[in-house]
Parts: sequence; structure tokens; C-alpha cells
Amino acid sequence: MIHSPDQNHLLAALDAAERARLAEHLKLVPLRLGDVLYEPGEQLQYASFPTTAIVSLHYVMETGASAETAGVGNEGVVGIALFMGGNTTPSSAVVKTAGHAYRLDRRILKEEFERAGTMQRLLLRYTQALITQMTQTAACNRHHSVEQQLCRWLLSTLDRMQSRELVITQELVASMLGVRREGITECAGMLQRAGHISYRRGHITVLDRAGLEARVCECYAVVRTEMTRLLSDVRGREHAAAAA
Amino acid sequence: MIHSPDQNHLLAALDAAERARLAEHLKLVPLRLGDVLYEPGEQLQYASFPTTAIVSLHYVMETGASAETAGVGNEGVVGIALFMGGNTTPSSAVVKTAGHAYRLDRRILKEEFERAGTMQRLLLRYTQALITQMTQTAACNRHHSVEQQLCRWLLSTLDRMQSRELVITQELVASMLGVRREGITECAGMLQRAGHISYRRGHITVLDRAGLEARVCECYAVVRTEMTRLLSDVRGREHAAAAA
DNA sequence: GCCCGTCTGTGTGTTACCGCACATACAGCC
DNA sequence: GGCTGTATGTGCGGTAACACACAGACGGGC
Repeated sequence: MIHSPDQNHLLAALDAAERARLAEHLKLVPLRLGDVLYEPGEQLQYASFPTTAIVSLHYVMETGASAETAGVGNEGVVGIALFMGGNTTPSSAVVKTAGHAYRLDRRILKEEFERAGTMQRLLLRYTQALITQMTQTAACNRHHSVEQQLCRWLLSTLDRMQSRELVITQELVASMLGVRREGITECAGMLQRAGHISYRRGHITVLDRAGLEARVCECYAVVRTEMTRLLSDVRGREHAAAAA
Repeated sequence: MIHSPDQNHLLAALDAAERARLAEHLKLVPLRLGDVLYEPGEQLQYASFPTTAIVSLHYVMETGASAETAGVGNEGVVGIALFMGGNTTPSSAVVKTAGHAYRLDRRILKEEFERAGTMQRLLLRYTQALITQMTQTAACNRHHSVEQQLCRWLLSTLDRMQSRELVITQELVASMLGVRREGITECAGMLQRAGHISYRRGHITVLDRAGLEARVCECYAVVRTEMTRLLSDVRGREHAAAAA
């Protein structure tokens, strides 16, 4: 497998000068399942632009219960607190699918952000897309069933992957969604009996994407559409918003 | 009552030059209960900096069910999509407590943001604080009881008010929290019997703040602490982050 | 002062999810 | 190829919040 920063959509959308400036600073790193990119209150040292890895942003309660608020794959970046100015957050970032990411030192990121070019525009728009994810997750947690949420989780994870097979245990999926493991067992069983997925110890294979899409709640499409809208027309549109 | 932009914390934290530039563009407007500042997909025309009003950001599902993801009072601004670059969002902004706000045309806001001064730093940090609110709401929706969430809602609304009395019906509170009206009636009844609040048709008075704080979940403090951290040390620290 | 619309209180039955306990089954490893 | 730890399956009782139905009660407006 050949690696390239272009596998990350944000890095791929940079203009030539930016790519040239950043090239030497981007460091490819492997991310293993369960690796922690940052914990609550910890000063971030770098931003990570996933290529094949997928990272989960989530909050862990005092009781130990947890809930994912957003996922980050090759469409985004982990560490927005760096350019937003807070430098830390009360939430955590954990690798939910092993793979690779390009790291950028926080100083370099900040420098590039402050040039107010394509990079800044991309990062801000991506952040808005992240906000959409969180908004939707909040509403979804309130109103939708575990089955709907599982479908959403599977589909949005699949969108960030090359293969149809997710390597993850039901236990872990449960902790992402913030529900009981048994609840996932039950829903996954139903989806399997319906022929939409098949699984074995630690592996889930999606057989019928359309089947999941028929069961998923509106939240999936809202997030997906908004992500596309926000990041499709960024390059070379320096003054689009101001001129509008 | 005398009005001044300084009643909004963000506007109050601007430096002299910025205040001077913006002064003539800030327009005081009254916001009535239920007024809609923006709806899903609608191009925003201005940002609103509340002084005495409180606005609710929430998502309305296809079924009509809804859930608040964050509130905005005199500590913030409504319309971050303007400087984040998206210009619209899939969520809505509705006035949940009548009062006033200062409006700023989107072009003026964007211009000031692009000067990369205190205003930009404030807006970005505020946006991060907003993200914290949303993250916490997502987790809270998943794991905490209606009573805990009602306490959180009362306390965080109270923090943005001058008086101890909220003018709002239980029906509306229910739709903010995304629960049934009867659920609020029940919890509110308990809180009243416990002597923490008292209410009558459309009015809720907080009698014992400490009582609510004893029942609220951790989410309240997390959001509050993070808001303070992010917005307390902004002024005159142009290069603090870069130098760190 | 009365009327009527809105807001609040209460009951009943239902459901989705939880918590716990334990049975089973896979898969890597010596 | 059997052992062992981890992952998955299942059952049972409990409960918080739901949906629906309706009773009562406040309060602004004529």
C-alpha cells in the first residue's frame, strides 16, 4: 500500500504553495486500535489527518459511561482545538479503526492557519461539518432507537473505509454508542438475520448497504449532505463568501 | 433600562479599534419569545449578539420532535456559520427568553473576522465553547435522567439571566429538552415539593440554586468551566497560543 | 365577572432499554 | 489439538420514559 497525504481530503484540497510548505512537516504514523490521540485537558502537541485510520471523539462520564459525539476519518482532522484557540478539550480522541494518519506539529498548523489561505478556509468549514455531526448526534441520542443508531454508525464508518469489513467487537461498538453490549448483540443479530450484515468475533461485514439505509434515521443523510456541501466547493474560492 | 453592546461578553472584550469600527454597525433589536433567527438551510443575513435575550440552537426532526443542542446568551453570538464559512446550518435558532440583542450584518462580521484580531480569536474560542456544549448535550441525552437535564437547563439558563424568574411554559421546556411535557410537569413538581423552585403558569422561579446544583449532572459544571477557561484570557493575548 | 383558550396535573397501559447472571462458542496459543 | 481468555447469545426482572386520555385550573380579554 502506497501512502500519500492526498488520501486525506483536507490535505488533498490544499493549493500548491501550501502543499509545498507542509510536505516536509507531515509525518506518516500508524494508528492502532485503541490508541489515544488526546485525553481531557491534555495540551495537544499535533493535529492528525487520518488517511486509512478512523478516530472517535467521545466524552467519558465520571461513572465511566461514554458516548461518541463524532467520528473523524480521511475527510477530516483530529485536533481542531489547536486552531480554535483552546488547545485542549474535555473530550477524548481514540482510534476506532486501525490505519494511518499524517501528523502536523501544532506550531506548523497554527502558522499555516494564520496565513488565512485555503487551509484556514478548509479547517473552518470542516469544523462546521463537525458541529453538524455533534448536533445530529445529540438529537439522535434523544429520539432514535439503538437499531437506527447502529445503522448510522455502521454506514458512516463504512463511508470512511476502503473495505466492507469493520474490525471491531460489539463491546466496543456499544461503548461508542453509549449503550449496553447486549443491546448491540440483539440489533446486530436482527441485521444479520435480515441479511444486511454478517459477523464473527470482532469482525462485521456489510453485505447490503441499501438494507441499512432503509433502516437508518434521517441523521445519517443530514450529516453526509452537509459534509459534502461544506467541503465540495472550497478550493480556489477565496472570496466566494465575501462576494456572496 | 440602558442598553449597551458591553452587555454582551464578546463585544465587551473587543479592543478599542474594533469597538470603534463596529459601533455604527451594531443595531439593537428586541427579540420576542419564539422569534426565529434562522431556519435550516436559510442563508444568514446577520449575526446576533444577545444582551438580555437567550436563544436556543436546536434541531427539528422530520417527525416534528426536536432537541436543543446549545443555548446562547450574553456570553456568545448566534450565527457562527457566517465566519465558519458554511453560511447556513441544518439546525434552527429560536428565542427562548425575550430580551435584546445587537445585530451585525454578515459582511461586516466577515470583514472584521478576516482582520485576524481580537474579534477572530474571540469568535473561534467561543465556537469551541459551543462545541463543548454540544458534546456534553449529546452525552447527557444518552446517559442522564430528565430530572438531571431539567436542572442543567434551569441552571444554565439562569446563568444568562438577570432575574431568578424564567418566563416559559413547561410545554416549551419539554420541547427544548426533547421530552414529553408530562415528564417536565412531574420533575418540576418534585423540584417544587423539594423547595428548589416554585412556579405558576408560564413562570418558573428558582428559590434554591444550591438545591438544583446538588441534583444536576456533571455536564453543567463541565460546560461552565470550559466556557470560563476559553473566554477569560483572550484579550490582549494575540500571540499567546503561538508562543506556547 | 364570566368565558375560553392554554397550561398544568394525573392516571393507565406500553415499550425500549437497562442490569445482572450465566451459558456458549470462537480463536489464538502453547 | 486441547486450554483459556475473550466475545457473543439469552433470559429475566426492573424502570424510566413514552403515548394517549382527560380532568382541573389559571388568567387575559371582552
